[in-house]
Amino acid sequence: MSREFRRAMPLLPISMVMQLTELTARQIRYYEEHKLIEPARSEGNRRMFSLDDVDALLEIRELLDQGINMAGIKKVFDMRVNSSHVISSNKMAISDSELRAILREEMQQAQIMQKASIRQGDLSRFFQSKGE
Amino acid sequence: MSREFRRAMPLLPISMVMQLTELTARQIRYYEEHKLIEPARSEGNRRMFSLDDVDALLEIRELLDQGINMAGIKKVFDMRVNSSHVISSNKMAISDSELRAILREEMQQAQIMQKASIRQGDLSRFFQSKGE
DNA sequence: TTGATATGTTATTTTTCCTAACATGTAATT
DNA sequence: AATTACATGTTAGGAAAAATAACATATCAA
Repeated sequence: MSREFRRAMPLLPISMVMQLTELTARQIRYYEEHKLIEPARSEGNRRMFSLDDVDALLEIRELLDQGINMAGIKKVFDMRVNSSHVISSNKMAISDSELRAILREEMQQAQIMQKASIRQGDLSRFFQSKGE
Repeated sequence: MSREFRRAMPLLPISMVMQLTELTARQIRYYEEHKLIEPARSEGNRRMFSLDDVDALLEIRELLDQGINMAGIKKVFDMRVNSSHVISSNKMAISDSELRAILREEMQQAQIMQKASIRQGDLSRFFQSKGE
């Protein structure tokens, strides 16, 4: 399990994200509304943000500063997401086993993240021991 | 502006700490009452925990498991604190903008999380640990 | 048995966060 | 100049989370 996963763990309430990013709650929710971020939700429906989310928000701020609008920022983000895996697999630059490893990890993460913000549970499921 | 700062940043609400440590709110407050941890407070008086706090809580759990009581654990912690000298900077107030600068800088490094074992009660798996 | 310790439970109040609706400043368009 | 779209502010009302405090209880040692 990778550090990307850990950065994706939803830990922070909106109040903290507001302080860290200097954005208002209104802004943060608005960006979510436009699918620029998708923070997890607690059982009680509260947004829980990951460090990745904070990262994205800081970048949104920058891009807005540069005069780019919601749609533009979304495009930028989408391009980035697509460029990491699609390009390399298109070119068959990675082996089958590598590809399967990526998929397996992604599925694992998705599964775990579903529960991470929501339930009390076995923390050891979230992490692996040293041999990473 | 170092890792010590990051790990001492109060970011997490008690609900998240409960999940991460598998402790009840009652337990966490009890340990605070006995000065084993001193989480920060929000403007509205809510406890905000740092990764250092979570670390400490995981260790408290272990020590309790070993039959050590509050006083004993306090002693263990105090001894540790006394043996490292730069601790007082934990209480140093830093401004929001400084905090943001730190965060931004770290985000760009994209290496916040690092490997470690959970069994040691060490949350350095989330962040770069001191020894790196 | 008594007493201390750690934790559970419950009641009450305060704080935080949610959604939704309406308002506003600014820049672009007509 | 008027209109429109966009990003954000503001407010209201309600729900969830968390605070304190008090009382309850299981376990263990004396």
